[in-house]
Amino acid sequence: MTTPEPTDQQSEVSSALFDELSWRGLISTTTGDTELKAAFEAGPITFYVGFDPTAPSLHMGNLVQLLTARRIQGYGHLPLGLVGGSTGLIGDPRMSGERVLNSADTVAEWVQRIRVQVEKYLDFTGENAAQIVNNLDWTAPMSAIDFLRDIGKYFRMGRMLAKDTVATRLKSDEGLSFTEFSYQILQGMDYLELNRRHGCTLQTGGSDQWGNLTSGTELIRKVSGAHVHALATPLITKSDGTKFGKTESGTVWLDPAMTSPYAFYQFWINADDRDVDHYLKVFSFRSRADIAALAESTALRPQAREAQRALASEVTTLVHGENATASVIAASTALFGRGDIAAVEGSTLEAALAATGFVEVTGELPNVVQLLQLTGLATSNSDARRTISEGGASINNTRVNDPDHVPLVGDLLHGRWLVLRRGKKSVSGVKVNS
RNA sequence: GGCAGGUUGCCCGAGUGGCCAAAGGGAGCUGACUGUAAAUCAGCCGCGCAAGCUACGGGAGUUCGAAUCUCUCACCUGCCA
Repeated sequence: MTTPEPTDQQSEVSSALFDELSWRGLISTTTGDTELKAAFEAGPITFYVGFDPTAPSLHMGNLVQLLTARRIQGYGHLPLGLVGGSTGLIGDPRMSGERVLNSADTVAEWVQRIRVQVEKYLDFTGENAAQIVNNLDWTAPMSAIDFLRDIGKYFRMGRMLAKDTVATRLKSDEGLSFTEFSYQILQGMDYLELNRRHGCTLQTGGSDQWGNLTSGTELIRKVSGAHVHALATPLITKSDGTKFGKTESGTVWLDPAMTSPYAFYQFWINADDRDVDHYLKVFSFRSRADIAALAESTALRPQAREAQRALASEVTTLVHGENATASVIAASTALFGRGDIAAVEGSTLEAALAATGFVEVTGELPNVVQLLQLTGLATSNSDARRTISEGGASINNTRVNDPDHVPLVGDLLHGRWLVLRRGKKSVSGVKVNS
């Protein structure tokens, strides 16, 4: 007895959506490309993507998922945005070690904040309007006995222990708590529940979630015999080998209170030439032709950095809106333009420094060392002096070599501003009130 | 419960009485070169203007002097029960 080969017709199924996701580099693994293509083409399907409240805001990795969901919705499919009110209380096991549990209140607050963020990226109008669901709704009412009898019985220890993260953690010094070990069951249960309630037949997520994605497809198959799908997107990588979505100051968040739109824009504008084409595919909605043209520009005129500008502008607009983007671009031009900083208009300068952050000073002007500390550009006196001796400090784009230097009233731009800089990229303002 | 080993700066990791603010690597910072890119090269990389101060899991000792020796507490790992 042989496994039936897919018929010619099946293997020839083509799907514009699948092709686009594939071209954008958004497909790492699926439960079956042919089956997924067929599902995409057979008519609108309901799919889900989940976000656990493990922080007060979503980040770049989550943005990939949100935009992927948006793309799929763009082809007529119906997205369910899941916020993990219950899974966030447990925490999925990470390679790096056991998580510290957050309080129920904290998680509840984060659920709210993340829900609002998720809502921004999906379309809640029309035939295939998105919906938001919270897994706490079906997990909280369930008793431990029901959980163990109705769900737990379908999970085999061998399979559970074989999951990559679980296996790694078991071998680690730290081990793995039963709490985190159980996570995969919870996520599997979510898929089952959404399949029952909403007819959901696809779950998307990052490739690091693959084990959790398949735990759902397997559970559904065992319970109902239905074949549902899972799609994992690859981890976004950087050419220099460092982690994507981080800067020196930490994670880049979507919440403007946690990562300012200015810092967000700067994150993208600084993208490596080697990565920018990939980022455009993943994070922008530009056409193939547009992206090809930008790639050509990077190849021919790298110093113009057109691709980086297009990328930064589009993604910042997507996340923070047009107004914020316009002011952030103006600020960047003012601070990084080749022109004389003194020639920058007062209102533009003020907006630019509002974007980078500034401190207010009243009375006598402090010296450079103190200013560097006040603005947070230096962490200590020693650090500030070191920076100055290395030639890294400047006021109004003029290098300062004397740590005791005190700016004169005449140095103030528009009568009240100083532009303090450490190195090339760290800028902060000083507003002097007389 | 017993025995053995371990806990060093942001991370990894050397150091077993003074030459240790602590090798080396990574990360990070600054400069040069540039395009707010990458690569490369150079310098820096606890606090303090400095004298000096604080630091090698916590505490208590020995010593002129301790990251290094002793005791004790905590935690981690391995073997035995």
